[in-house]
This record gives sequence, C-alpha cells and structure tokens, in this order.
Amino acid sequence: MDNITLARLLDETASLLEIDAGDPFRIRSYRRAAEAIQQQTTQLETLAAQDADPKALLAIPGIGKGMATNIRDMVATGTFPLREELLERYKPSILELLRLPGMGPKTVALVHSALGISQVDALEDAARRGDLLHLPRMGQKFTDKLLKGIEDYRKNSSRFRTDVAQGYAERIREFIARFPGIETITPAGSLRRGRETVGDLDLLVTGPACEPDVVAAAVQHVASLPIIHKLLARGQNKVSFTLDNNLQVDVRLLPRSSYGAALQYFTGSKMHNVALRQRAIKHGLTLSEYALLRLEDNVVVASRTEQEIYQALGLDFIPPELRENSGEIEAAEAHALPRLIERSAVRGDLHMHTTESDGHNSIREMAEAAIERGLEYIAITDHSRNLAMTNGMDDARTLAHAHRIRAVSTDLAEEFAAGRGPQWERYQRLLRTPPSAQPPSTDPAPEIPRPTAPFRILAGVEVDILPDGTLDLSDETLAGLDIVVASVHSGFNQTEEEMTARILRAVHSPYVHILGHPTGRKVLEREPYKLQLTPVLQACARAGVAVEHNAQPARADLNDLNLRLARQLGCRIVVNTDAHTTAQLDHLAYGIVQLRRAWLQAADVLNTLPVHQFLAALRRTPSAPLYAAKNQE
DNA sequence: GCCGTTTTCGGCCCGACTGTTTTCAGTCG
Repeated sequence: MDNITLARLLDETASLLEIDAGDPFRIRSYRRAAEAIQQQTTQLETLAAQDADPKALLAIPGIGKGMATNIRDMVATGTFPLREELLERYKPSILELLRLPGMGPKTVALVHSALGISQVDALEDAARRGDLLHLPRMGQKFTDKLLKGIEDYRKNSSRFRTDVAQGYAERIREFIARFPGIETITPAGSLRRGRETVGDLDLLVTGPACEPDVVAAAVQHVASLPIIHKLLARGQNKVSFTLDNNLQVDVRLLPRSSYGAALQYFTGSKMHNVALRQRAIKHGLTLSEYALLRLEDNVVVASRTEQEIYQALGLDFIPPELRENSGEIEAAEAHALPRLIERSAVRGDLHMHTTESDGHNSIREMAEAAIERGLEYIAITDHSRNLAMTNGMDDARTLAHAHRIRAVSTDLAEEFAAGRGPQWERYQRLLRTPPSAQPPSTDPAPEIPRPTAPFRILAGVEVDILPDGTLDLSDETLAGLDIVVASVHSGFNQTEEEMTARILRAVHSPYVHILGHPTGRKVLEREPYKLQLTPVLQACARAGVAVEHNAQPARADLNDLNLRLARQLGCRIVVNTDAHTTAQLDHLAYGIVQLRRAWLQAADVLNTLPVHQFLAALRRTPSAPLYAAKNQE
C-alpha cells in the first residue's frame, strides 16, 4: 500500500471520527499523521515491513505508537480496527456529504441519526420533500443553499484535479518503465493539454517491446499493476482499468512507427482534431490515430512524431496547451503562434508562507528551496490577523517578521559576497553535474551561468480585505513592507455587487501591490464566486495593481477565465505559488501551464523580470516598460 | 492520538460569519 492511500485512509478515519463526535484532538492527530505521510518521500510500506527498524515510523513527526500500529495494520490487512468499527456504524458514502457546502460533521451526524441519510441522493430527496425543515437549525434558506450545493457538487465530482491525475500518471509510468524495451510513456488527453481537471487518464507507451509481435508480454506487465482496482478491458495493445478512487486509466502500447499519430490523436482536443482532419482532407490527406495518409494511394506521409504530422499539414508545431481549436491552427499556418512562457522564465515568487503563520518552513528554508529551484527572489507573505486560524499577524508582529525577513536576506547577500552559501553551493553542484547525456548532441554543453546577484527576500504580507473594503492592518504597517498581497478570505454570502465594491476599495488602497484571489475550499463552487471581475481587473490595470495568478492546483479553474480577461484589459500579471511548504514551490509548474493555455508569453508576466525591474514595475504608476510595451501592441 | 516535560499528564492555532435563533451552535478558513 502506497503513501497516498495510507494518508487517505487516515484522513477518512478522521472525518468519520468527526461525524462520530470523537475527541477533537484525536481527530487532529489523524489529520496530522495523514499530512505527514503525504509529505514523505520514502514509501512507508518499506518502513512498516517486518524486518524494518521498528523506530523508523516513529521518527516521522506526528506518528506515535498508536499511529505506527495503524500503519502496520493497513500495510498488512488494508485497514485497521478503528476504521472498521466506524465503517460498521456509518456507510463510506457518508464522507461525500462532508464535501457539500454547509454540511459539516455535526450536520451530517444529525441527518444520519434523524433521517438515516448517508448518501447525497437521499439527502437531496429529503431536502426536496422538505424533511429537513423539521430538524433543528435548518430552515428554507439552508435547504435552498444545500440543493444548489448538491447541483454544483454533481457537476464537478466526476472529474479529477490535474495534480491528482499527474501523481497517478507518475506512479503508473514508474511501474510500466520497469519492463525492458519500454522507452517512452506519455500522458495524453486533457492532462497533456494542461486542463485544470481531467475526466480520465490516457497513457501512451512505446518502445521495442510494443512492436506487434512481442507486445503481449508488455500488456501482461501493465495488467499486473498493483494499484489496479478493477480491470475493465484487456485487448491486444490496450489495458483499461479504474483505480480505487474511480479514476479510469487507459494504457495504450503502440509501435514506434505510429506513436506520433497516436499521441496527436489522443491528446485532442476533440475540436482541434476535427479541424485538423478537415484540413488534411483539403490537402488530399487523411489523418487517423495511426497515420497521416495520402488519400489517393494510402501512402504514409507522417506518423512517427507529432512534429512531422503538423509539418506535413503545413503547420508549425502547436503546443498541446493551445489545442482547443480557438485560433491556434490559423496562427500555426501563418507562423504566428506566440512563444509561450516557460517555467524557467519566472525569476521570482511573491506569495508564500512560513511558520510565522500557517506555513511549515522557516524563512531561511523557503529561501534555500527557492534558490534550489533557480529562482532569484521571493516575497514572504504570511497571513494577517483577521485569519486567526492561521495564527495571522497583527501590526506589531508583521513588522517584527519583516525585520527578520530582511535579516535573512542580508545574511544570504553576505554569504554570496563571500563566495559561499546556498547560491554558490548550487552553482558548484551544477558545475560538477555532467550535462544530461540523453540526446546525443553535437552542440557543446551549455555553459552554466555564474550567479551575478545575491538572492533577495522581500518582506511582505497577505492582508485580508474586510467587508467594508479596508484592510486588516494599519497603513503605517503596510507602508513599511516591500510588497502587499490583498486577498478576500470570507464574506461569500455577499452579493456580487457587494463583493466587487469590497475588492475595488482595496485595489485603490495605495499600499496594495498585488490583488490575490478570493480563497476557500468549499466556497470555490459557490455561485457568488464566479464573480464578473471585469470592473475589478479594469481598476487593477488603471491603478497599476498586479493581478495574481495563483498556481495552486486547487485554485486553477477559477483563474483560467479571468486570466484571459486580465490580459485583454492590459493588467500586469504575476504567477505565485502561495506555497505553505518548500515542496509546494514546485506548484509553479501548474501555474505556468495555465498561463500557456491563456496564450501568455514571458513578457506578459511581471515576475519574469529581474528583481530591481520587477520592483520598479510594481510601483503604483503604470509606467513600467512592460506596461508601455503591451499597450503599444 | 501526539508530544514533551522541572517526563507519564495536560495541552493541543482561533475569530468571523451564517442561519437559526432571541443567545448560539455549527461551518469555514
């Protein structure tokens, strides 16, 4: 059993305990343990083995004697006693109820005990019949909101978040790659196109082991994948199965000769492929998942690589993120495709947290992790006081924290000047690492650029926008910071007009540099959340306030829409991770994909600039070169 | 259930908002 499953079972048990009105601190232990396990890089299965050091599990913070026993039980039997006991009392489907807005553990327990409800369907029926009105604290308003919530839930629950699908794709890839003669494994479909959510997972596999006469053995290997929950189909060169979370996976093993055609076909989108096939016919060709053929004599024109296929159709190569039939084919024909932004273009990350509020790492740790990822500057933006749950900072703490942030920044600069410290260590390591041996190239190995400027940490804060549009820290405090990110954390029952007015007032505060997005797990689905942001984005463009594209996968589907809008209106855009751990700095990659899907280039994004230019551009007069250049277009 | 202790028991992030109340429990971040 792998870490993700172990963590999920513990987390589910925590939820069941909540419904069961268990000790809140015990519940938190289970959640903490689940979180700790998810962050482990080694598989706990090996640490829990019979012959492993019995102390190994206990070394993980958050895992004690009891939890270690649970983990060993799960590895051995797939479950553990407490979980079984709770599942006897409640059906597993009751966990779904917790995902509905307004439904917390107490309310779930109430409908279960009073009406015997443990499924979304049954809850919906009860709500429609008006049965809920007889229960304490539940009125018409609650019922209406719940029904709306169920509707939204149904819309989204059949798809999986891109990072979840990506995680499974990685694990399956790792397993399949062990088979000799497998060379390439590529996720296709909406995952490759960078969609925020995916319906199912398509993996395309090729290599000598996938040639028609020998493919059976490789198919057998794929079908023996341990995490298969239910095998749906097993054909000559295709294996379909579901995982225990119901995600469907299709693995196709293809000969190298037709791999490009297959990759193109299964990457989609459907509309892009339709347009492409129409274009093929106009050129006297026909495109299928096997090859691009000449119509008159069925001779293969291209099939090995996608590049060949696009070229044969008279098109520049179209990056997967753009394949939505929204102008990319015309642009490829005119050689007018934009050069999309890449991960390496981003130099700074301006939104992250430390242990001062709800982050898991220190200032120094975040900085070193950012240096390791090749960034040149970051901003530490812990929460302000209104978010009490995160240990949000009041004015005094904010300034004291800023002082410490600048001290660490100075330390790093001094180490840099002395030719030591994390920046130089990384440089030395890069020099020692032999250049990647993969593509045999005649080019000389690229020179590793010597770091020329010290890493910089900006002192900032993530302030909350209060219902009246003011911020929850004083102007004096905000004026003492390098960067202020303003986000809305509550008040989602306000009308759209109220929300807009609230954000607009904050945008006009002279201390706000970046407008973050409204946040919240359950509120993301709520209707007021799909704000018509046009007036807000217009105000940002006028005031020179940058608009944040939050790279967190959980925020993704909010941003896609507003990103295009922001660009059209000439907003300055920054992409930030909002990291709460060093590992989450890697989320930048998800943010970049979203930017690419919105056709953005490096020049459209403010934090691709070196730190001094960035800071100059961030000032509240929209006079930065970036801004001027965009308006000339 | 975990953790750490002047080590085996006591502490463990908390404040705002909502819908239903006439004083507050439950949800949320």
